Amino acid sequence: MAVRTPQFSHDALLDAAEAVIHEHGIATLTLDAVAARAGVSKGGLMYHFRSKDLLLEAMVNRIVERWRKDADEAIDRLPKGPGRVARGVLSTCLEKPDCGGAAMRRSGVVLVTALASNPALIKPLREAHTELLKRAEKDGLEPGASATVILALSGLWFERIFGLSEMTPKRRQDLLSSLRTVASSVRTVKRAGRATSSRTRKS
Amino acid sequence: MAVRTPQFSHDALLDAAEAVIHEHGIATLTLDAVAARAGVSKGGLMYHFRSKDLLLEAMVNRIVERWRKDADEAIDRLPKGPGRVARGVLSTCLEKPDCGGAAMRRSGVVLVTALASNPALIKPLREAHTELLKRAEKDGLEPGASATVILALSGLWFERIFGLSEMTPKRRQDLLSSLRTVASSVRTVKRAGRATSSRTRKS
DNA sequence: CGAAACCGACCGACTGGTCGGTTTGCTTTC
DNA sequence: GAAAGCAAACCGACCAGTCGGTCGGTTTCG
Repeated sequence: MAVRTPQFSHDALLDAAEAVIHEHGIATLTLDAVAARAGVSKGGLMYHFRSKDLLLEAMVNRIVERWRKDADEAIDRLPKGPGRVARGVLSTCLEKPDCGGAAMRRSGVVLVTALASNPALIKPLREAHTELLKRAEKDGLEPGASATVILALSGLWFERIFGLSEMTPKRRQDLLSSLRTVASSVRTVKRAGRATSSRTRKS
Repeated sequence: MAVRTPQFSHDALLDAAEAVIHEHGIATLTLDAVAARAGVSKGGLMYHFRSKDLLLEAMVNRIVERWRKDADEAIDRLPKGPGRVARGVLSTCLEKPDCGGAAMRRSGVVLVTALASNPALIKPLREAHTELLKRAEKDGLEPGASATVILALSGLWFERIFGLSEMTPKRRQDLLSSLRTVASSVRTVKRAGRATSSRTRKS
């Protein structure tokens, strides 16, 4: 059937598109540029993606899917219990030494850039984000605590993407300890509509 | 000197540019579109902004400047004391009923969109953000606490811009109480490289 | 040989920027 | 006080280049 394995080409073309965006910005993302970068002709590119929009859509979907998978795995790796979601996301975004490394930043830049140029592409990201928030909500922490952690990490993610601030070891450490505190504010008894928190400190 | 009062002020033209971006996306931001929206000819537009890049730059600068001013005023309005910065930002971004209203979202969308299309425009935003973080750092809270609040609110800001999630009254309330807790974790004695926190609860 | 995979010249639409010209209203001159 | 002068403000047809997409053909594998 497949004369040349289409899947390989498919991914390679998306890689090329990401590279172009990452290196020169969305303004230079032309079909010619992607084709050249992938070492293929424009016709070859168009054979796999019938339009630029479809190319962008596939690129965004791939990034979101990878990101969602990473987060899920990090959460599943943790033992069950209150704050599991928050700590899982925390581990993917702040604890691993390489996290927020070149690859993550790159995909973030590409994603945001693509979204800005075509807002309709937001759908998969919205779904992933909503799902994560929903999962975090019933994770046994103080109401709002999981959301705080997730939002702060989202903020950090965007900060990296846009290059808004540097990440020094001290800053990372401070943030980490602050967020860990929040991520361990276990929900206790609810009284008069406001729960009180008991904070467990990790070693 | 000025013989004729400019019929089209810079502000009006920038408003038009923002409107075009907000309503139809950056892809449709052509000089012709801006001119038409402002009720001016292309030549008239070009007379005020000699290139599209300069137009975008002015637009971004104006947005960042307004945002910075809002934040500063909110902080200054608060009594001095630990956590003032965090609480000030909190009040601009989450407490006011209209905050995150149409105007804020609009400017955010425009800003992000413009930045994605021309990363060099990031500079003023980076400076404002860095300045805010620096100010927050020495605000008398636990290390990382101010940053957590600011990052979470940044995350919220981006969430709104991209339309990633709804803001229900309950969610707002939960977030608010969680962030207020963090914003009141006053720094106490530092021990063995890790400070302990004393949290004061507001009425 | 047949179909999938790929090629690249070409087209039409669009866009940023130019430029010669026109309008407008203040100032100067008589 | 009005005619002339002048420069800021504005106009819009036009140009040169770009880009998404097409299409008839060629190559490659099974």
